[in-house]
Amino acid sequence: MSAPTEMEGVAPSTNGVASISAKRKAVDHLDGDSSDDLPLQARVRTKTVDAKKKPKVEPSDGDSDAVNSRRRSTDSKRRAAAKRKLSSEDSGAENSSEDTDESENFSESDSDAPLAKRAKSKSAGKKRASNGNVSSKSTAKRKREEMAKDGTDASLERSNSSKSEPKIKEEKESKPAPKLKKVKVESESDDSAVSRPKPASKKSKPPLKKEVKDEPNGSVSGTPQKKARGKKKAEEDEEEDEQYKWWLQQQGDTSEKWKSLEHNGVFFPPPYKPIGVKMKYDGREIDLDPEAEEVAGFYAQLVGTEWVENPTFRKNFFEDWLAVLAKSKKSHPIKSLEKCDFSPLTEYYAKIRDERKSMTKEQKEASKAEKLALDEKYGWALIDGRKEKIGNFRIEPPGLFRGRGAHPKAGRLKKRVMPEQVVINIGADAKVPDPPGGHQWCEVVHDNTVTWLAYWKENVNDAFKYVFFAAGSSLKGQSDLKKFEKARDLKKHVRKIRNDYQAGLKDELMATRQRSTAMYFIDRLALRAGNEKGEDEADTVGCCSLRYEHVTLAPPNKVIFDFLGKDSIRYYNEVEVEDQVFKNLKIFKKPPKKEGDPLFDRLDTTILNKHLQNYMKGLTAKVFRTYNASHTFQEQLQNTPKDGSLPEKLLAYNRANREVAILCNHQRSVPKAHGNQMEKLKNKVRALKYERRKIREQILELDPKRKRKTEYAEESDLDEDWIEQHEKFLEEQEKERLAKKLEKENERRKEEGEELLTHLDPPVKKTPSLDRLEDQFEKINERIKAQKLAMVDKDENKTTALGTSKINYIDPRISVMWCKKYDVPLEKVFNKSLLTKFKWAMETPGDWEF
DNA sequence: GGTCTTACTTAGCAGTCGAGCA
DNA sequence: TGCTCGACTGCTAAGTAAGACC
Repeated sequence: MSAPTEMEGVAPSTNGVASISAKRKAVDHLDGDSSDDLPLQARVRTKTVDAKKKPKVEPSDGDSDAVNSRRRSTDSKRRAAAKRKLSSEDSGAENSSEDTDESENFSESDSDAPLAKRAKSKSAGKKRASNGNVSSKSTAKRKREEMAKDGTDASLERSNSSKSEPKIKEEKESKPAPKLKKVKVESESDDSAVSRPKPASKKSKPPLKKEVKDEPNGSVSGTPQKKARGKKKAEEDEEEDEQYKWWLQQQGDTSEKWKSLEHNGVFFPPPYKPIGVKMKYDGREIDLDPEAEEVAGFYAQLVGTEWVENPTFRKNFFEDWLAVLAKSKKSHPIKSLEKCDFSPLTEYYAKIRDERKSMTKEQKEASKAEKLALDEKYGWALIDGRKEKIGNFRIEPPGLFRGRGAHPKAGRLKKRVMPEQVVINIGADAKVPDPPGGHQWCEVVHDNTVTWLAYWKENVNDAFKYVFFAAGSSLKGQSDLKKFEKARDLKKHVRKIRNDYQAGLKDELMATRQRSTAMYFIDRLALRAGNEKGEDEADTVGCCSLRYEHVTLAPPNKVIFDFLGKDSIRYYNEVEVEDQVFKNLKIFKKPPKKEGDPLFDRLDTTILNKHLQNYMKGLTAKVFRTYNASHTFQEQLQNTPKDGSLPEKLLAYNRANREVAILCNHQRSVPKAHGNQMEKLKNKVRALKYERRKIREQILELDPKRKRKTEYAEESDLDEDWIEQHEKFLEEQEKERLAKKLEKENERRKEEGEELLTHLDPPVKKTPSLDRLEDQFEKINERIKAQKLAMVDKDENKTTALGTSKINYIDPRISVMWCKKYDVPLEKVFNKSLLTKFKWAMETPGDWEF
């Protein structure tokens, strides 16, 4: 921040951390303090560097892609080779090392061998799997996939034919008993009302189906009045549902997620309508068939963004587009992306966007009503007789895959999902939703051990996409409560775990030493577990998958972490660690290890989590993040000023939240307008100070003795130039005001036939009484203070995303407790969605502890 | 016991909405 | 009325981890 003077009146947070930026510069010690009860801050200070400084997407020079892909490929080969090599050289290297301190002599027990030595290479496993009939893919799933594939292809030909019989599959596989309970679906054309669930609760709800009428292509009809009534009804139902307090009920067997389930299926994006705009190739207009035109349109809409600067994106798009073009009936000359001119399409879509923006009020209302009607039809499900909100009922539309960071598949064509690829999960007694005309579902299952309502497989990463209930639903709420209770449970075990990993840092088994070191980082730096990743994913890591090059050692005991974590967000942190941790890292990095080799070659997330299960059922590396986030938050909230104003309390809350966000490395890009906005805020403060200066002058005129009092000291940061400029501005403003007043006055005079005025004199202001001036002085002081707090908050937040930790890691009961304790309305810290999501936490008493 | 699948949570960003202001 | 800006929402990518499968 360029204006420390503007901030000077603001008290630092009471833990002595003046500001995050200052804090980020600090490098703190991790060593010498193993107290369990200390807030994490006391032990960890991270120096988080703006991730954007290291581009998420690798430099767009022509070869970077190929280089990346080669690197990944060679990295992984190297890793495997290194693991093999290390396994053979291991003990020798360690024992012959110069660091012959007793803590470095490891036993060569079987459990202490590198993973590569214990496990036959992964590729061998893969080969085995792909070598014919021994694939480990579940038979049921494979069947579904085959069916989906058949269905999709067939559906294209069939799309106009009449509805065929639904595909019903009986689960004959050797899957363990009640996992998938499938029943025969009688007939899709059965138009009877949605079958009533056997209500688990006493309330009964109207069938979902009848609320909105179907129209072809999934569009919905209904008068605005009807829709409004529908909305009101939904609100009433919602209110009614709020009375269902699942958290007050005994939670028994949680493997059964529901008893009855009804819903209206999923909503498909409308089919592509050709736009008839021709792109150019080598200067000539090209006539594309609809499919090719649609894909060209996806790309055209991204022209001008960073995506099309990314060579991987361009390459992947072009390959997939050529494949689409190859199927086209129309011939085309397209051979090079460089010769393609998408600008006619880009302009067309820009026009469409503008048109959307400038819709009339009526058009906007119609569009809103349509959206509402869709929400009403597809956005709700009946679960055990209760109406609850569905999170995402829309099938993802086709487009170009926008993988984050240097994702090797960025730009690949995400194909249109057909009903034949979609598996529906619904109650056995419920009416199966109708698939769009001429289509059928891949499969209909009645699996009440899962919470998804539908899923499909996308073509780019072969990943499953699920339709789940919304965040505020009872199922998600129960899962949240369970998560936080598990984290609270960890409290009982954390001392032992810490003692154990502390002792394990010196263990003679290399595997134990690596596990202990990893635990040290997971616990203290809140690193993610770090699962293995495939070659066709972005090269990101977590704790267990850290590589040689991600950790730099700076003697005597500083460790510099620099790697790309989830979402390719850079994690940069300089920390001073205990001597033994430093020593261990030195050993883990010892030759023959080199760049590309795993730091922890005897550890993976499975081993780590298995170890954690010994302490507590269900304990995994992830739980530490939740535990430490919530624990840190609660500790930091102790810095709330008891007698502070509301803004001061909220600043303390946000600061605590920010500590957690920094701990978890939740970053965001600096908003484009941040600099401008800060400048505007600064000016506002200056203007207030100027006003205060004027009041002060009046006070001192009335009572010159006060000059000696500090609160009447001169404003030190209002320079003459600024004052001059500001006074000019005020003068102009006053002139304008008078001109307007004159105009108004003359209008009135004209109407009443009075003589018109040529000018108005500024009103003569009486000097207020001393009491009144003092009052004004006090008020303006408060405004300045509040404005400054807002500035500090804003600036400290520019690269830190507070939302993620608030939504996912911080036990909401801490916030509820804090609000009660400090008499702060909960609405000040939780928005509407959070109030809904965390309604289970609302009755937390003011003396509750995490 | 290793690999792979499945089900779920966690994550950042872009678009939308609405309040406040000129 | 139009503009700005922050808050919120929806979207979908990217993680974790249990357990199915061979």
